[in-house]
Amino acid sequence: MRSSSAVERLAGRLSELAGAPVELERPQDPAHGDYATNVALQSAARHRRPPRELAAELAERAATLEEVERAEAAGPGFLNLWLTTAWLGEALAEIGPDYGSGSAERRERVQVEMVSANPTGPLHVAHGRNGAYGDSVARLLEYAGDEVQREYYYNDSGTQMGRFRASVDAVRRGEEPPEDGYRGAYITDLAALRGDPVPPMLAQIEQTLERFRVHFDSWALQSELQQRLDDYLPRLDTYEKDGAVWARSSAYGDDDDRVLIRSADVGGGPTYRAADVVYLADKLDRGFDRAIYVLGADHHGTRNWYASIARMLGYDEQRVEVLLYQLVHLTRAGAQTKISKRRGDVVFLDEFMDEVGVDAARWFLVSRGPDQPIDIDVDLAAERTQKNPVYYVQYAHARIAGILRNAEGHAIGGDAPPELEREERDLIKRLTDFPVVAAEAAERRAPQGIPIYAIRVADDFHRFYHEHRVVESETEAFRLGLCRATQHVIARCLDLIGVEAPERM
RNA sequence: GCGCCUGUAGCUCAGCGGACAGAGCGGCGGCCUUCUAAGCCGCGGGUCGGAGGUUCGAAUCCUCCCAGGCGCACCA
Repeated sequence: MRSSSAVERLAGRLSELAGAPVELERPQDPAHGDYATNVALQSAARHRRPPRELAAELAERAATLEEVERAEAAGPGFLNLWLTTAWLGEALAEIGPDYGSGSAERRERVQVEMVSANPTGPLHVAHGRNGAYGDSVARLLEYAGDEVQREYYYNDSGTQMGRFRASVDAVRRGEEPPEDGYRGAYITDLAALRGDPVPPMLAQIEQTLERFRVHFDSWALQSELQQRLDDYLPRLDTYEKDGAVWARSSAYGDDDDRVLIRSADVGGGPTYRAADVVYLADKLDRGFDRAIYVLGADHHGTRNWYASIARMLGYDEQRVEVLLYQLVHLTRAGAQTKISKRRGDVVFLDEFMDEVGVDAARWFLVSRGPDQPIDIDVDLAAERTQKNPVYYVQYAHARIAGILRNAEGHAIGGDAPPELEREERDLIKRLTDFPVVAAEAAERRAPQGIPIYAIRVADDFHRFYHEHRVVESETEAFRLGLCRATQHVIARCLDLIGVEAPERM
């Protein structure tokens, strides 16, 4: 059972009056009220009446609600509302640490598979984007009420892995890595160890991810999944051609048919696509309602592939969701640096964190929409550390922590005074937006909405702080409550994107 | 050639059906004997790539065109 926020309850009451679902929005222009709705515009056609007339009627009825101070029809047919300070006080009072959680319509068991880089080298910044994005989506879903498992999928037996091992072996023999192999300082480091270089490489990757605050619950291995292909072949639509076994995926929505088992003349054996089939079925059979894949845009071609095998295997394709994010382009001192693990000159995620810090790294990689490519001039990113908005938001949190320290032992959370200051009203209204912001970010898989909103909150708080004293003011208890509520919301925003909320700066 | 994504202020990007299009950075000018100046206030800046269409209403939806990125393996 989910609890509704004050804004939702208000919208519900207005919906009854209007006889249609009311969505409240926050107008940009303060002259348009605290909240506004366009129901009259929406339903005018259905009622075959002028929207302004409907809005005027609704305004009259809305004015009778006790929480509404004033209601008026405006513009082409908007309904503008001003709320009482008592209502704002109540809305503020319900803001706790978990404000806005549990918004999911129906709670699901969700698996988010992300990063999934094969252990041929250290993670680079593009993997960081995958992790920052995927993990933030996972956090948003958890906050909304879903049960989320984070999984990492990798291969330790494919062609690339062979080249990786051969490169390490070559260095161990004192030779150069093969032409198509991997090189760099990390290869030399691995060559100094004994045995298979894959486990230590994987351990290093996990360590990097933990530092990046992305924690995995489970790890899936391609070679294990491949072995179970025979169990699934009967459920698939396949045929033989040129000595290979093909999936008839084009009949299920993919652009082409795909090879599942190679022909003998190229060595035979299952392809990675064979593992895809087993893995997808395995995920859904493990009891997840939904399997989310987080992939770089260079893998967009696999979207139709996954959908087609879901269909072929008889699963509801809605349960499979592929999230794509555009690539990260790195520049150094203005010149484009091509990301390639096989060269030694790339910027690794660890280096990136060294240069800009974990908080700024996560903030930066998640604050652009996934469809937007990210350009990072690494030198500039390091320089700009002080200017990064993440510090602006963290500073607001630390400032509040300071105020609350100064007010230790004082009463927190008194009733709202009869007249609120403009900055107080603005801040409270901003805070009451949070449940909608968090819910939309989760539904749209769009975590970038969180940092943007957090900047707005910090904005409103800094302005309030600048204009009004908290400690030893006439409304101290109320203002302390306002500060604490703001701190809760900022801390939650930062947590949802994996950034720390410092007590001091 | 086909597919996916992008084109919004000098730069980096929000906004993705509503009332005059926003922020950060950069530029200029103010504000600290009071809870952290990593802060606040003010000034400038845009034919929302182009053309049609749908709608009471479009940066937002549809079509076409132009420009850029990324894909189109018996590699993962």
